[in-house]
Amino acid sequence: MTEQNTRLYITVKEFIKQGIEQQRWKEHKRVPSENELVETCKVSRMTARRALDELTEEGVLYRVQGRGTFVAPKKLYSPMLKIRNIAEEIIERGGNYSNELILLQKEQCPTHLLERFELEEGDDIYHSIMVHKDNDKPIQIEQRYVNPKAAPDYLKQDYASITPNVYLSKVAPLTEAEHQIEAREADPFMQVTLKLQDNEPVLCIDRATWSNDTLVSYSQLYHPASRFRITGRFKTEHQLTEL
Amino acid sequence: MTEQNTRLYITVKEFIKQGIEQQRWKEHKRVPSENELVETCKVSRMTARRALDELTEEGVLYRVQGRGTFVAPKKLYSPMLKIRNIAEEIIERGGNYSNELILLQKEQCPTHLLERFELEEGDDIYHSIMVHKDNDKPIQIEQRYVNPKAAPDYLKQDYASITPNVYLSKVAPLTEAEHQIEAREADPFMQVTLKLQDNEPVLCIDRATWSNDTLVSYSQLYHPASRFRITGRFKTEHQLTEL
DNA sequence: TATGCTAAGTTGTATATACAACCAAAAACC
DNA sequence: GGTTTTTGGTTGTATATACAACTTAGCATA
Repeated sequence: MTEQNTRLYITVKEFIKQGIEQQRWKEHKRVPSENELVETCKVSRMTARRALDELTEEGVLYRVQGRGTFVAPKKLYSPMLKIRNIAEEIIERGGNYSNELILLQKEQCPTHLLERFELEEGDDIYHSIMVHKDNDKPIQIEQRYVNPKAAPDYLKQDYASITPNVYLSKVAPLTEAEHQIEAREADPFMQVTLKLQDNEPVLCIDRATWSNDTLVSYSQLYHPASRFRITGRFKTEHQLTEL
Repeated sequence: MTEQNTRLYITVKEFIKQGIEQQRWKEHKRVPSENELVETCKVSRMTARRALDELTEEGVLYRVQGRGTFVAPKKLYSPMLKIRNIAEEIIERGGNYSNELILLQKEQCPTHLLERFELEEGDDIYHSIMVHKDNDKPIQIEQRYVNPKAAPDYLKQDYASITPNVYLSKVAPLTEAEHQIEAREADPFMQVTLKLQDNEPVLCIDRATWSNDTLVSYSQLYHPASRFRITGRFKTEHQLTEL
């Protein structure tokens, strides 16, 4: 059979991923072999194989010739691009997520961003500022400029229920991200909003995200420096810049 | 024919990569199609396809259905891991690099690192502390623990002429790196060494590097927080951790 | 001239088959 | 009992074939 619309290898991938999700196959345990998948999923071996291969490439599985295919231990690092959502993160660790929308509007693109967004003087851009909280304690200020071409309905979303991150990754799946991380002096707004101690700096992440070579969003995330850490497996070139 | 020892798809990959290297196919130009490779390389289409697929996955090529397979533009972000060398960086921007070696010795591995390095209580490890300077102004404290198995001659190097980074990347090319970035309070040693202002925090990078699954080095890099920024294109999952 | 259609070429998905390489456990052997 | 061999199962490589989906350019038609 040749039915492209379904894309059988994706179906098989989903089948495996679900099984792992539901703990049917646990870490380091064997998942069905290629031949078993041929039987249960009614596909050819090459199709089953492709599914297992891609999941291996994605770090979900690992394979040992002569023995089988196994569930990889919890991905500490995933080769996929995934920017974690702060709401998810808070919920995952048992917190109580909420947010406060401070600004959400269309405005003229600031001059220093014109070039990055490939816009002309006077062009509009979306701008939002919100504060993310855990148990009503502010933990992140998020200022964000969004490309109207990439996310035309950005202003119409209900950000009480979803974060900008979630919406944006839906309409424009990220393919690239660029970050700058630095510690900065806090301005009075941050000091009040994040309830900083005297002289406590903020840990600032500048993040630009692309979707297929168009800049989707430029955001600045501020955290109380004394309370946060950024962790990651950076498989990339990075560089230290003197200010 | 079934000859595993040669692995035809690798031959085809090499063929394509060489052609790109030798500028036979330039950026955004078409490389041979699957069917053309079948002819010129005398392989089946699936084998040619696998070669092109893997090179696409590696970022060397990109494919457009219905049009062809093309040479990807010069990797702005390299899929390879490259950790920039601070000496190079300083020289590049016209500075005057020097360093001061504070400690270089063999010692018993600290208990909190035993597990990471897969060592037993009492096993030896190499330990170095140095200060990197630009125009005699200290800009980075580097504390480093090095796996003796991965870099047995670590203690014998002359670190006036090369940095640990350069030596290590020569003997054990990195394949992975994990980082933690945070702002910390400075201890008295850092305060004096980095000539910090009162209450100025340090921007700290914890970095672990692997070479083919063996942990080569665990290092901590400290910078004056008010003067430095970390930049990168992070194609990865990263995560914010509350302390 | 402008529009729509066709044909050729390309990548994408899927199947069926064959043998190589490797592993682990069972069987055969001494 | 301990060692070697066999056997079955698994992943890895390679081929041949078929059709789907898409792009482009050229041709036919209105």
